[in-house]
Amino acid sequence: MSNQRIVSRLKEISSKALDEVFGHKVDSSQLIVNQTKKEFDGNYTLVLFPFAKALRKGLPEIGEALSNYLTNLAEIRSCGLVAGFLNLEIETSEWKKELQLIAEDLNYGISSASGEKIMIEFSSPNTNKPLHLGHIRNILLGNSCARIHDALGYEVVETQVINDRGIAICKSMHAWQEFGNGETPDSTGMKGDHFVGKYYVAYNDALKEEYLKFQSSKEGLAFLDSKKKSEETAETFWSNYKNAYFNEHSTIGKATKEMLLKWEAGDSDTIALWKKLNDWVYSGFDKTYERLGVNFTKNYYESDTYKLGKESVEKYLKKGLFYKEPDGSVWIDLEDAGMDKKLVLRSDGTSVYMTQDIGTAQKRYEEFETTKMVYVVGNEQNYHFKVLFEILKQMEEPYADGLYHLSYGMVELPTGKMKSREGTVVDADDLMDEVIAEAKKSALEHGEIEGATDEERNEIYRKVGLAALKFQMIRVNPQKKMVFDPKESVDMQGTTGPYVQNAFVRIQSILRKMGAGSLEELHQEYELKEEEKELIILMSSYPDILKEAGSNYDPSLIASFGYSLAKAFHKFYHECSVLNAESEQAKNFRLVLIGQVSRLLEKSMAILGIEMPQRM
RNA sequence: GGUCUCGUAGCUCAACUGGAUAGAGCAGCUGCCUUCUAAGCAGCAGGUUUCAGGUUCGAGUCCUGACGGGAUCACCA
Repeated sequence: MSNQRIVSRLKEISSKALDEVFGHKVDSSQLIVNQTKKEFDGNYTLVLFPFAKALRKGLPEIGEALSNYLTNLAEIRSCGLVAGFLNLEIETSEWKKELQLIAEDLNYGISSASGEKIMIEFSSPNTNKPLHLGHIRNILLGNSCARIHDALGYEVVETQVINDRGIAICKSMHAWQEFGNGETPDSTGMKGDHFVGKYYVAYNDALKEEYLKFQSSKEGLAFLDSKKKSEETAETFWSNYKNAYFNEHSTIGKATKEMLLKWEAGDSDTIALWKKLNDWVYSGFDKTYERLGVNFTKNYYESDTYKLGKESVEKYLKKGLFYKEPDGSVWIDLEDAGMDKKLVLRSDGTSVYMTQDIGTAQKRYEEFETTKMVYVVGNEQNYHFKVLFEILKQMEEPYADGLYHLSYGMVELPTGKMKSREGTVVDADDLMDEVIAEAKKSALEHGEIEGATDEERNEIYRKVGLAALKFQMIRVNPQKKMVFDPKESVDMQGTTGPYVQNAFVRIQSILRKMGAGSLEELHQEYELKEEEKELIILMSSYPDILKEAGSNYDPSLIASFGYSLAKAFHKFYHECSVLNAESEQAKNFRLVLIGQVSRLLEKSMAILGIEMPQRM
């Protein structure tokens, strides 16, 4: 965590000091300045070890000479040398100046528009079932990255590819047709995506039943005898044979595949049925997205994009980038780039996933001219994207250098992975209901919201509950797999969203009573407390943190910032009274200070899609 | 098996990209509400950073190897 202005100033003067005292020229960017550890005096620390060798002098000698030089500067109050660390204490007036700069900058942390465009793809659900916990991580990461890049001056295009075609949705369609008796989301009062998901489950139950029946039938037993390897048990054979059964024996499977063929042929009844179910699903997704607070600039539908890319492959086949096998399939050899050979067109000339992704990337660039494209997709597809990006690079696409796979780890439960077969999938809507209900319970225990209307109360429960959920999801480094404990997600204490909100709410309570502080009177005589300096140090690191979060595509850094700032505030709150401050100067300073703290808490959490209540 | 990835307190996560005695939260124990919201603060306890080597002033972080988890290696999406 570093402070842009003060740290770069410290590096600059240290570099100058080294030059003037020792005639040693070092670029200021080479210097290491860290925040001083709590157990030592000082605010920032210059690391001296690298100079011992370069100057062929002892660390004490270097330290003392630099101390003498630096202490004479207006910004530095004192220097302390511990081993190879030179601890610098910054002059009070500098802290006030820093606070003033933050307060006066209406766009603090925000970069002006660069004209650069970035596209972020996230969520990208299948339409056969509702969204679950895994989607929530994806969506929150994608949305946060979009907000981060907004703040960094990019024009952001948010998009999702909706997987609306294929065998999966046909399963739901078939099941609804067979067992639905014409019922609808309206007639059952169900949310559309859950309604369609119900039929997907029903389909799989029916298939399973059929499979079990086959296994015990004469035909099935004879089949088992003829195919089973001697070392296999019947159980493992059937479990491995599942997919092949679906493709080769199942009557329900056959009907479903026929449905898919009809869909591909454009059969009007099938298309109508398909549209009906998908529309139900979209109305359900819309509600979930709205509740999560996310929007998309543009949706791509796989039914429109699944044929893209073929022409490109054929074009680059002629150019020799791809090659054709005798059976007619088309491949690319990436062995020089450390990867395998990869199929891009089947022998029957149809395209595969990779082909479609190539085409979709090109189409997006044609439509939006985004030079950066981020794909928020789970890490199980790391290799796929490595290959995709390499192909696009070899095709010399203009955006090839701006491709990024924001690969995130799977979400697991304390009991292990979520498995739909075992019914352990955590549904997105249910989870939101749960955290909001828990926020309500918690508010009834500790909340101070007397006098609020029912509507206001519900808004508070919603904000607090969703804050708990969102913070819990985002605070973990995206790259890592995470364990999500539903019990912890409804926790409102410690490293949580509500903890951060509580800091904000406490500030609002003070500001309601006392009004804002005066910037003009900020520079009156007043010696800052450590807790106050700490808040300013943290706030001054915000622009750098935003940039780092952007360049690393890592929103967890923002969550971490918000928590640190809230924690520092809670400590300040305990140590320093605003209402009963020891002097008018102290009171005014604190009012200005907490005004900025509250502003940054709100802004940083807004980037994560977390809203702040006025009371809780 | 090949490739990639991860391994930090009982649990969930940090560690400013190589800097000081590895930090938080939860769970456990102890204090603090007549005072700006106790969804808070302070404290106790909890660690050979999986293991073994190496690189250097300095390694949780970089390199090599082992062990252990996960992912991926389809003319599936």
